[in-house]
Amino acid sequence: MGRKPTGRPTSFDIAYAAGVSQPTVSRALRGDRSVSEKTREKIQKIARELNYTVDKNASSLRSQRANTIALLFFEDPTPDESMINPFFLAMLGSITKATADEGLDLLISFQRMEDDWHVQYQDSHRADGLILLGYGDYTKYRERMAQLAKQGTHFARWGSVSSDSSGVTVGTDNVGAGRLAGEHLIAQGRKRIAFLGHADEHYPEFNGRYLGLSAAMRNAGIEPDPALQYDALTTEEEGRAAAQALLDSGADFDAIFAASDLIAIGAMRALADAGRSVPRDVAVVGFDDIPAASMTTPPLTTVMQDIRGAGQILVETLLAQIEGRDLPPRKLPGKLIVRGSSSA
Amino acid sequence: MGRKPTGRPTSFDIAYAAGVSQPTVSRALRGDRSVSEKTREKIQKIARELNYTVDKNASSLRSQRANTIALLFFEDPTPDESMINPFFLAMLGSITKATADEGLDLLISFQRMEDDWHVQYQDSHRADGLILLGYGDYTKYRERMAQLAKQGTHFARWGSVSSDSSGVTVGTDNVGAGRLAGEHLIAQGRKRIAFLGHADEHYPEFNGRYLGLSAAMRNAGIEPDPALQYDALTTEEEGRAAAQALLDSGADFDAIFAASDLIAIGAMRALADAGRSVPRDVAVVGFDDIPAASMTTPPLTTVMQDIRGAGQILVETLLAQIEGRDLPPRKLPGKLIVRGSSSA
DNA sequence: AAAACAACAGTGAACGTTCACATTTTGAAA
DNA sequence: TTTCAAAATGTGAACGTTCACTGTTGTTTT
Repeated sequence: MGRKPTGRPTSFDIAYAAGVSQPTVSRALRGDRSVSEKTREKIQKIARELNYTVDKNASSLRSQRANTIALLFFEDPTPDESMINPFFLAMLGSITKATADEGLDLLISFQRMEDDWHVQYQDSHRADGLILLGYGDYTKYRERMAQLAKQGTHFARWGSVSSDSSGVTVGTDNVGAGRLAGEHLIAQGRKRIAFLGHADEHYPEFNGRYLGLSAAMRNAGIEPDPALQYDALTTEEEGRAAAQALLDSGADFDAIFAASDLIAIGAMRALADAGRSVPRDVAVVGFDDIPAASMTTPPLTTVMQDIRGAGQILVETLLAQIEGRDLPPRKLPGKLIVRGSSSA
Repeated sequence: MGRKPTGRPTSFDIAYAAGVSQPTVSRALRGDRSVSEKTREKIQKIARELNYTVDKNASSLRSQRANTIALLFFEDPTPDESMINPFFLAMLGSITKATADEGLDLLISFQRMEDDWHVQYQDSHRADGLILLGYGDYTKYRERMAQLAKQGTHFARWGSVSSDSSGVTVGTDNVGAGRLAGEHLIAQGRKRIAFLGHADEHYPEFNGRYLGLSAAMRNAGIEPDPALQYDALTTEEEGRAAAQALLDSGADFDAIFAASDLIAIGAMRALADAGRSVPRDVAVVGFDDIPAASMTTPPLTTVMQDIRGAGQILVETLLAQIEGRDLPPRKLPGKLIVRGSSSA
């Protein structure tokens, strides 16, 4: 009698059909232990028959838990909306999987640094927490991070793991990974190794990779030459320009370690244009292992980041934080993938 | 006096501070015309000061409108979660932009065909509508589509635009695009053009491209040779295998039109391994213009789909449908991008 | 000056859950 | 039986909006 004849069924309809009270339906479907096995089964059966689904909005409103995470990409230099950093796209896949495994929904959004992103999501209860992905000038982020943390926003960030940043960060062990690349090149007999990518503290990830390379070189008794380092952001174009500058300088070099695969691919192009053979004249190692890395000629040797692990740990970390138990920052090891660009 | 001293502010807090009733706050912030300019400004100012944001869950619950769209990827053969079809990833970027422009949130999810995806999103009021992206065997989708449409779910699909499918579909004009590729190859003097990719009606997009190629050939007085068509799904591996099979058959051919760039890239690899020069011995044209297409050696000639337009039109179409006014299916033109793989 | 009408703001309820608490039922111990 | 705690269910309210009305102004019309 109390049932509405039209529209989606609500928990009241299920309750009526099952002959129980409405909150019991809610309890049963949530798996609350205080509902007897028998009635739970009856309720579940009826719910299935009537095609009932819990209304997400009502549920979130009452419980103050959206069971949703927002993934915010932001790149400082965004030339084209559709040209997203391929590495982050791979991360997207892994984060999606991780959230799905936890029964969470995933909202995604691309942001410019200037936007009031924090307001849009957590403040409006759209999401319980944020995952931040972004390259770019780190100093710009820091203030925002601190602000977010103070405001009580839950977030986890992918990037350089250092103690000075607020909030929890998950990232690759860039120094260790850089060392891997350096050791590999040295093992190939290379001694004059150039580094393409920003190496200052504004870009701590790249900086870490540079430090790792330098450490490996010193360890082998080679003093890194600062003249062989050229700035580049992670685009093919900048990689090409940096390599061109390196070539134009007339400096002597027999290897390039690029801070990212896109830079490496651009550099290989410049090398080819200049008639330098890869890997005979110049060995090239990249970073990220994006899909295109295996498709270049020769295929690019690179350091693979643990993307699958990254997504999982980011979600884990964020979830822990939401539930009030903070996990420590985590560093993931890189893995060297040797292909044709660095060895014969 | 009625204010809670703690927690996020609600519209009641704003109302109290502004000396108006709570619904007036709601109206003012929504831009309802029946609020005077003066009070609207006062309310907006106070809201800004108190850092107030409308609670998305309460809003959606009451208005029965989530202002959210769910983007569902699903690929039939999903070898690895992180290996998403690059073309769809590009689409993701454009759809994200389009939804953001409309003030909508975007939920994303990867699905297997078997899942009850429709239930998860629209039924639970998480999203107002769905956008479906997926290659794979079309026949499997059809039943689901029909079911969705009957059930009143709003959705727009990217794919082959044909009259027999239920729901609104947006897609590239595959026949026209295939003709472009064919005409280009013929203009290069090629006569024995192979097609790599499924060409039957289970894969209507690929089929359209094949039909376009055939039409262009016949138009030039060349009869297409069915022996030069080899099945392949859109992966590098299948492309390689198909090209290998073609080579092994001993058939005479001087060009390949691949149904996707991934297939083309795999085919180029097989050609290189077999010592055939591209483009001298065999001209290759792909489809999609994924980022890797410009990074191969030689760079791949391909047909670019209008990704930016696609995202916008998908969102537009879906939105129209949600608002009750159905838009017709749309076909977008492809654009030939000539690179080194097809001309000297 | 009365009537009519906008323009604006207020009132009460409703959206469909989950929560805290009260109440009933159950089964075993006394 | 009676007693009592544990298990199971019911009750009423609350989450923070938006909706449909009702009421109050101030402005125009005749």
